[in-house]
This record gives sequence, structure tokens and C-alpha cells, in this order.
Amino acid sequence: MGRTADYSKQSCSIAATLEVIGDPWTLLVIRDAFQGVSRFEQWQDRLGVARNVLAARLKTLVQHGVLEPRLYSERPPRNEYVLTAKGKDLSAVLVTLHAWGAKHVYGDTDSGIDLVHKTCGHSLDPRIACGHCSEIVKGRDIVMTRAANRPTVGDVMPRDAAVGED
Amino acid sequence: MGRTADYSKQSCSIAATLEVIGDPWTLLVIRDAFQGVSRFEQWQDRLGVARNVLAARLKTLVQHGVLEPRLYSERPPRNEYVLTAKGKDLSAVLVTLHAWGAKHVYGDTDSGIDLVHKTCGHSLDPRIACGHCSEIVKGRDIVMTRAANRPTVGDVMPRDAAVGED
DNA sequence: CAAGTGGGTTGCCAAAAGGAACGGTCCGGA
DNA sequence: TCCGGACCGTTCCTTTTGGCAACCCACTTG
Repeated sequence: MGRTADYSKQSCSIAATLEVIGDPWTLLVIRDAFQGVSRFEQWQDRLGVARNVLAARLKTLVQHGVLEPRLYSERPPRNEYVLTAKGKDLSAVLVTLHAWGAKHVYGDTDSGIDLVHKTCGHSLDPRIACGHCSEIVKGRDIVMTRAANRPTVGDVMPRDAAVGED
Repeated sequence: MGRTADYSKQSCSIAATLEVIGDPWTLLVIRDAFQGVSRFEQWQDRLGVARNVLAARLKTLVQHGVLEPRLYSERPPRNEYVLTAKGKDLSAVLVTLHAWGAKHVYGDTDSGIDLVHKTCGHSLDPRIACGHCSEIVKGRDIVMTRAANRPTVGDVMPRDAAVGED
């Protein structure tokens, strides 16, 4: 079956996030929302996604509080969907996805969408910084630890692991 | 069915990235790889994913150069899979996904996995910084522009749009 | 030599995506 | 007033996938 995919039992923030935005098309719906798209037909035109699928995605995004429906016409009832604060917080995810694709899929070829950092005028080359010490974080300085004494299914990893090496 | 999903025609780095890592389970496979998992049986135990699906995911991740197979036994041929540099570059994506889930799904409850910034000792509160000016980037300082004169399918958005408002 | 382990492949079934058609309500023009 | 079209879905049917279990092959250990 497709995607009954029980990520959910993993008690992991990454899995939990994927539970919300991991369905096919969902992140592209959100990407377009950041570009100002807010109506059914706009998404449908841009993505070419099946209408029933789009309807389902919008519904679950609303349920999860990522999008908020706003009635802009009663009779016929029509609503548009705008990003909530929770949804806008996904910008960091989109930024890192974009950066990876720009670097590793498109080399230096044009990639259709460009992110620009307004305050410095350059196209954005995003890095992860630490909210506490404000330093740029290198991959090897991050430690992924299995929190506390939480018995998780396949606890095969005894030691902590560094994330990346760059 | 599902996921014939032609993201591909979108000429967008985000869509391109999702083409590689957007399948169900794929990001969890990569998450575990960062935690040191490198063998079929380990992933299978931890994720509970169907074996055929796991085999398919590993294959495409290798094809895309995210994982590299390494033969650790000839006869019987057995290989393990390790992250390439390209794969390790996905750490930023995992970090932002994790942060979003920790903040918006788990509130302050324990989330199973914790990311710690070794150099300052705190648990990581990731921010996006600009590689050029080294400043922390606020969402509203990012402009998503449709690059150059690339005619993309549903070009309904005349103006540029700010990303987020935080 | 029998049982176990590691790493898959094969086949069947159910769930999700694709796709096209339809329905309802308004609007603008002929 | 009648006709077509825009919008926003919903329904129905088809096509792919993922879930699941069984199976297989090549060692290895008891």
C-alpha cells in the first residue's frame, strides 16, 4: 500500500515533520504558497496535480495548522488558503532543500527559482547557524543523540553520531 | 499511481531535490545513515519498512549519488551503504526538519532525538545564516524570484514574494 | 549436516495517485 | 435571457506503489 507508512511510531521530530509535509506534492504546495499562491485553481495550474489530490492536501495542511482557510466569497462558498505562522516557519526547510538542489542537481545551470537575501543583495547561500552562540555550524559539530532513556524500536546504535563532516 | 508525480518538469531546485529524496521513507533512511546505520538489516529493523521498498530506496539513492555502496564481503556479495559528500550535504535539510518538528509537533515534550551543537554544548536551535554577509536571515528578508526569462507552466505570479515574515 | 544470518527478489492485495467528467454558483457578454 | 466560462470542488475509474509474507541463495556457526 502506499503511505500508510507508519513513520509515526518513531517518536522523532524528523519523522513527525514528514508525517505532516512528507506526502507527495505537499511541499510544492507550500512552496507556491510562499510565492503568493492561495487558491485552488492556481495550484492546480502550476503543479498539474490531480484535483482530488490537491483537495486532500489542502485539507490535511489545514488540519495540521500549516494553512488557514479564509472564506473570500460566500455563495458560492470559496476559500483561499494562507500560510499560518507555523507554515511560515517551514521557510527554513524550503531554503535548505533549494540550496541542496541548486548545488547538487542543477550545477550552475539555471534552476528556475532563485532566493535572494535582500539585505545584502546576493543570492542566498544558506548556512546553519546556532541560535545560542550565533556561530556557523559545521556538520561535524552537530551530534545526533538519542534523547534520554527512550526505548525506541531498533536501538542498534550505541554511540552518538556526528552529522556530516563539512 | 502515486508518485509518477512529475515534479520534474518544474525546473525548480526544490522540486528537483524532492525528486531525489521525496519518496516515502527516503529521508528516514538518510537520517539513520547519519546515525551510523549502513546495512540493510539495520534499516529494516529500525524503520519497519517493507524489504522491497527499502531495496528500491537504497538503489535509487545510490543512483543519485547520495549513498555509496561498499562491498564488505565478496561471496556472498554483501555491501553496506555510506553517505557520500553529496549525501552529507543533506544534513542541513534534516536539521531544519528536526527543528520544525521539535517546535511545532512536539511542543516541549521529548522528541526522541536531540541535536546538540558540540562547540557550545547547547541543544541546537538552528537558524539560517547568509553565506555572504554572515547575518542571520529572517524570513522576510528572503525574496523568492522566478529566475530570468524562464517560461514556466503556470506563470501566474507577476511579482516576487517574500518568504515568511519572521 | 542442520539451523541461523544477511541481503535481497517475487507475488499478491490494498491504498493512494492520475485523470477525466460532472455539479453547482456566480459573472459577463450577445 | 440565454450561453459560455471561471472557480472550486467531488465522484468514479484506472494505474502504480507500498505493505506484507514467502522464498532464495550463500555462507557460517553449532
